[in-house]
Amino acid sequence: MLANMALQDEEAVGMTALDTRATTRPRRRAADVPPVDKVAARRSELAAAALKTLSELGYARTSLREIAQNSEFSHGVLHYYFRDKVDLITYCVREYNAQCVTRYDGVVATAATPEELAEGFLRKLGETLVDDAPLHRLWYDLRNQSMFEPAFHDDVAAIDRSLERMIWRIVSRYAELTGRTPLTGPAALYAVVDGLFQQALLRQLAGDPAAADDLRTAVGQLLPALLRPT
Amino acid sequence: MLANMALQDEEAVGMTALDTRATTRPRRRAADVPPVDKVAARRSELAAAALKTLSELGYARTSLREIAQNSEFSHGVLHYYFRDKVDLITYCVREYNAQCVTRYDGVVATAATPEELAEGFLRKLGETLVDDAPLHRLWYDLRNQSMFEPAFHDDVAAIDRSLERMIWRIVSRYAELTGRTPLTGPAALYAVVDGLFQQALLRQLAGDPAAADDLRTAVGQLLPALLRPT
DNA sequence: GGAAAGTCTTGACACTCGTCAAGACGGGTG
DNA sequence: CACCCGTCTTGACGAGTGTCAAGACTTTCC
Repeated sequence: MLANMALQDEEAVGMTALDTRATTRPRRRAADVPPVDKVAARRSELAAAALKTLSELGYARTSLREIAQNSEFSHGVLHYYFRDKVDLITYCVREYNAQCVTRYDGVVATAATPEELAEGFLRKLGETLVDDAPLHRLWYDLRNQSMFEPAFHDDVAAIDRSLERMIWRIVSRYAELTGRTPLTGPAALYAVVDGLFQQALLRQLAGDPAAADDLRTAVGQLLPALLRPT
Repeated sequence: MLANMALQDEEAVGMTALDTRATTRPRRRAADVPPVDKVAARRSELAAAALKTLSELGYARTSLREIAQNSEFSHGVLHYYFRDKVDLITYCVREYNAQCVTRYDGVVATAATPEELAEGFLRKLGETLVDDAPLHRLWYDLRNQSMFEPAFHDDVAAIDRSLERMIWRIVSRYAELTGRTPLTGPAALYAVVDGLFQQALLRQLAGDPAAADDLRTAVGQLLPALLRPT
């Protein structure tokens, strides 16, 4: 069994809480495979299948059996690696976050002029709008679920804050490069950019081929307006 | 039966398509009750129960039986007045829209100075954030569903456009009163305000008592920045 | 080798879902 | 009165849901 490794209260299998399991050394003597455990790998694998299914069908229409069918396992295994549906989706949301928040870090680090930063940011913004559209609509779906389902709230709020910081890093660096300061705080700035992105996503998924271009134009136009006039 | 009144193709009951039924005169000779029909009233009544249920539970967790339980009828009657679940929810979305788009019209019409307009707009914005929070989260939920379910797309897009026009009326009038012009088009303006409102809604529903105040502050701060500098 | 532990499948459970058909009820009209 | 028609309830159907237990298969350990 997996359950008796670390948790005594949890009645079920290896849980999310023991993501920090790397501390308890596995008793395998040598290290033919990385000791980070196959469990984490399986869980990641199943979470990937879940993310794929969720981003295609949306939260309301996604069932555990459908997720399992998008993996190479049967539906029972999901309850071996996750306590229940909420636990699985929470895990998915965390994985989504990890792949998201570093998207613009390269641009922020390398840009030497405000124009270069803006151009790099807009390019990546438009790219992810068309390339990762299903994933983004899933994020908005799950964030909305958190307004109804308190079980999701904490994880969703944490991710939203990390996205807020991501936007803040971009805009405050942009302001720095222009020698000015942002007009508002991180929350409002994020809300503005997120609103523009969400509207562009709606149009993108409706088949509007100009969605990405218009998003770039709008954000590019608004970016200077979000700085305090000198 | 209700079906044979106007539609021959529709296999079921009195449908949404015959909202314009007032043209075909009912064969009741006199007019003891308004000829606008009890049917439309019932449908409105059921839609109200559906809106209440949806705004409490969200799309994913709302069933027809639960809706019926929030009305004074049994679950079967829903299929007497609506073809199916999609038809019912579509009808609900339209009713929501009707009550929404006129919210700021009074302020826009009466305000004589930009400060008066801004102050009236921000007041009503904050009011509806706290008073109609469940309804607003439902709107965002359904708009997200339209990214997965094509059946919802057309109605949702139409409402989003009407909200866009609503915001445009406010901001363009605000610009007019200040003798300036909006920095961007209606779509981007709406996206910005909507993003701020959505973020405030998340905080409001999470119990943050400062959500409305912060929303008013942020929008009030951004409103002048969204006009072209003279 | 055999025993134990870990992993995965299968099949069932107790529900809930949307939909629909059969019929009950009630108020007008012949 | 009986009849009809619009309205509404009841109960069922098949399909799909999350969850879990029993066991089969695989790997690891002594």
